[in-house]
Amino acid sequence: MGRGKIVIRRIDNSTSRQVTFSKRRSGLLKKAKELSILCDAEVGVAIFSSTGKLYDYASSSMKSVIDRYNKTKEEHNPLGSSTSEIKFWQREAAMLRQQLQNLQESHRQMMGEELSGMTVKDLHSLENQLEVSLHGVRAKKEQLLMEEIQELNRKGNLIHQENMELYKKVNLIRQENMELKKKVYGTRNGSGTDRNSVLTNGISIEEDLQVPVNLQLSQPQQQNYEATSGATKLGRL
Amino acid sequence: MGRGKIVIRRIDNSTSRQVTFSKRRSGLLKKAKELSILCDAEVGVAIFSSTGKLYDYASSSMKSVIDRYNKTKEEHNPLGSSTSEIKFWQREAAMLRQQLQNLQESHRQMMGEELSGMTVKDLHSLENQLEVSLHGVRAKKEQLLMEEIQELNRKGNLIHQENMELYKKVNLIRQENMELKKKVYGTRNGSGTDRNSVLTNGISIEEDLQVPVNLQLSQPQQQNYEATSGATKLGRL
DNA sequence: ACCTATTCATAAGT
DNA sequence: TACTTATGAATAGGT
Repeated sequence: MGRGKIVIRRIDNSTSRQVTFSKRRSGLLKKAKELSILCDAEVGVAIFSSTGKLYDYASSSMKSVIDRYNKTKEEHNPLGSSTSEIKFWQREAAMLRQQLQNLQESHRQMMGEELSGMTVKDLHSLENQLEVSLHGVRAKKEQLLMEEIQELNRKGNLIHQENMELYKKVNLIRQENMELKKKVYGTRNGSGTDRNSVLTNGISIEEDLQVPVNLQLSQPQQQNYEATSGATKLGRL
Repeated sequence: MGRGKIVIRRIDNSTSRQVTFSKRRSGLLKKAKELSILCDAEVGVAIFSSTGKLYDYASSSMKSVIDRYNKTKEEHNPLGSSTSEIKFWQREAAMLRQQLQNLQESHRQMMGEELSGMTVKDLHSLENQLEVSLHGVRAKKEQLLMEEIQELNRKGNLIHQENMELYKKVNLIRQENMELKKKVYGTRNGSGTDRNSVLTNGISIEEDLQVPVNLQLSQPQQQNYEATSGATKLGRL
């Protein structure tokens, strides 16, 4: 009941899992409340999110529901509570241990270990699974690399633009400089110090300014992980 | 969501209250189950009908849900059952659950799911691992297939040899038969019955004995999983 | 239990 | 997180 049909299966994407959790949680609690009111039933609901947060609803009170639940259940087996508690946790641990072992076995198989005892058919489906996984992983990796490349290209473009600006400024200053020189030397006004170096903060920009700005930017296609080196510096600036 | 809108208020009519209870109860339990699966949450629901009957659902177990609820709600546990033994098993279970979660995560990654959040480096080593696994699995599968083929060939050879023996025997009998015929018909000794059919247990082996034994045996290479059919039978024997 | 018209819940997108 | 909207689900009322 949404924009599309969904399969009831753990939602992989963490964000949408969270969103769905929030929506369905409130839906469930609402329905629980409606049921209790419409049908005069005592209802209790407890939900723990995957992060451990508790959400609950009880038509009367949770304590009442739990007590009634225990009373109803233990009418059938009169177990000493402390003993049953220990037994519960022991069973819990055993079950978890079993799950762990099962998972470990299949994990080892996916790691290509412990393949003896498997039939050709098992091996074949495992092979298929591995191929699917491999494709998925490669796709994801490529996607990440692409993103990285695009980011670098973006930065490269910024630097290129900056360089162009600087180049323009340098040219302007150089021209200004030429004008001044003409005035100074053209009128033979020898004031002693070299005015040029003062104007340019002690750095001569006369040389190397013909170096062209040739920052090359690659399309997001292949291995230009670094902006083409060496083009970033502009003459001596 | 029905033929008409209804107000959320106790349904007076006992029958329709019961019907609605039945419908909405199963709806609620279904939704609870879906929530737990979709969002990886621990969910517990307990419903007491107005007649006192209990209906419940828990993604893990009701006991687990109730315990967790109590633990979360009231850190001041009024239970005298905080025995060290219980705590030991609780810790044990918690540890196992943690291990299980860790393993589940890496297992999901190996299945090509839940790849978001992984770095390129992680993805790369995962890719390598999958490739190694794939090779291992393929090698194992091929090995099994080879063994199967060899076994089939062994059996084929046995059958072939058996056939050869039978062929020789048949030829001997045939020769013996010829000799007898010569004696019988050559001396015109008409003893009434056909001696031939008696000697061969009522079956004539005169016909079709020229059919060559041509069981073909393949080297352990390809698809001769069955001994070449039709050559196994030798005439009518 | 089954059948629909109808309302509701919600998946996906913003 | 909250809102919107198209769509699938739940279900009220009836048989």
